[in-house]
Amino acid sequence: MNKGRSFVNLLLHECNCLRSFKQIHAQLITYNIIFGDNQHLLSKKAIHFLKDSSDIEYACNFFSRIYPSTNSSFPINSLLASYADSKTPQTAILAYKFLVRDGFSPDMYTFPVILKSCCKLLRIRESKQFHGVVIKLGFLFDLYVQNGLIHSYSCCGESDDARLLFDEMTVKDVVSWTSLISGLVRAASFEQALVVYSNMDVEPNVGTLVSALVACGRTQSHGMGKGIHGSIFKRGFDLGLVTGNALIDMYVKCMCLDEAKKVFSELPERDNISWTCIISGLVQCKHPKEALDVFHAMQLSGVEPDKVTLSSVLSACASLGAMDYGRWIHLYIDQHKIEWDAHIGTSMVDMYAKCGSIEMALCVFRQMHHRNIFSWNAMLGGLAMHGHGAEALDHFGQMLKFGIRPNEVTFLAVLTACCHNGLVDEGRRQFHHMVHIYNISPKIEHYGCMVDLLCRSGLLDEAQKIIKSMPMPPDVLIWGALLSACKAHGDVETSRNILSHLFELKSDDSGVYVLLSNIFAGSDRWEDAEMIRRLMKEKGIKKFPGSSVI
DNA sequence: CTAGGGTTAG
Repeated sequence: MNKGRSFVNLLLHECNCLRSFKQIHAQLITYNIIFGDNQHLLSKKAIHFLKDSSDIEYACNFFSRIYPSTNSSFPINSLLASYADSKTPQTAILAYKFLVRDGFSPDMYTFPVILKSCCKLLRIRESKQFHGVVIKLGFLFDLYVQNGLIHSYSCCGESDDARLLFDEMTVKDVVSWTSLISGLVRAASFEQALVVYSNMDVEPNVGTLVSALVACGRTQSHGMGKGIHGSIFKRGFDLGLVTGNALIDMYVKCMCLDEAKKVFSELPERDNISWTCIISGLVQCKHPKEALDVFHAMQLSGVEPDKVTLSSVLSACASLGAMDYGRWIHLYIDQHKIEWDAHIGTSMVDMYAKCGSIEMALCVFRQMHHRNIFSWNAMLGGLAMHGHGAEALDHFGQMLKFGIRPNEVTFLAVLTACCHNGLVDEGRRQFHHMVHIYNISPKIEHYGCMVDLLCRSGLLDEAQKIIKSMPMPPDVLIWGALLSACKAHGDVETSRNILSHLFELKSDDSGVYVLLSNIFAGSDRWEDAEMIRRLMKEKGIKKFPGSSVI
């Protein structure tokens, strides 16, 4: 017996691949060697070779076999934890179901890892099911289980259920608070996350503060973000990469580039995320030229850009119309074997389209393996922008065939395509579809497209009808479109009406006046010009900006 | 043995 045991142990120690593991396992079964004696090492090896989830049935069979003799949940919980941490967390849930079917009794250690998988996958249905199982088996009292449930509910957007559980807890620790806050952040309920953060009655830790910083960034809560920055120092937390990057991103999203740069310069070390935050911040703040400069500095520093960095750089190229630079990034991605995902493909399509090469945009788009709604929107927008109305509508049809549900951005591109090509009937039809089939309430840009489309076709009455139906006050672009159409049709009375509407606009945007001046430019409409001058005086606007709207 | 943290696209 002892001899057999040490021999098996020796074998297991030598075992270095799944194949040899399976051979040993088969021998143990064949010679009826009792698993119990080799239990620990055997299950450790099993997890090591089976955690990549390619052979889930074998893994479940293996563990179901050894489970009755050990009567311990430990090996199975460890396996499930490896699955939950893997790239395919759904295997944890699948394995759980196999194992329970074959006799496994889950315990209080099982549910936190299973709930982690639900969180990662945003599986609200399963979260609720496991909540039920937890209650039935009597594990709801456990703090780890409660925290897991709170996190999965809040991640999945069920903040009411998360709150309910949270409020009923008699003992809350910092993980309970952080689970709720980070879950709300993940579900994009940033305001709620900040409210919870403000109500904390235990000391936050770095994890809490990082989640709160994300919420500050997304709500542009600069003051609160600054406060958290202060408390990181007050509490003596190190400015590590994660906290540093979270701070940089918070400042960037609050449009405080100088403060972001200051944190960046104070970081003891910088990774590609630190650099990417600064670069994407510069792009967001409309400083694309500087973004390219920083990208250059990043390369000199020796930090490798990843697909997120390159995506932001492409976006900078798009705003600059820098196609040569964009092409160079394209080459870089291929040479460095950077993975083409929907994200980077979309940025590439957008870059080529905005730089004027609709052919390259189409070429990249056709080669993309993963396309999502953003990819289609970029392609449709590019086609519409370049006046390829028919092709845009054709792509829209393809998109629907692929079963992708259009959103408001899609319809903006579709309506723009109709507008640029004078497709009145099609435009009306699509507008109707948007509202009545896809339940999208039109934004002011959609109304603007429709008004523009109708005006360009001389359908002034219908355009005015649309304007009257708008739930929001029309903006200067809409009045401007109608005004130009009236001018073209010599409809003086309506023009006067529109001008009086423009008086009422509370816009401080001097673009309004540039637009008006463009409309009246070249015509002898001194009265109107006088009116505009009065309008400007009333609003305290001194002069036209030096740039054209075109 | 179990729970919570950062970046990107229209």
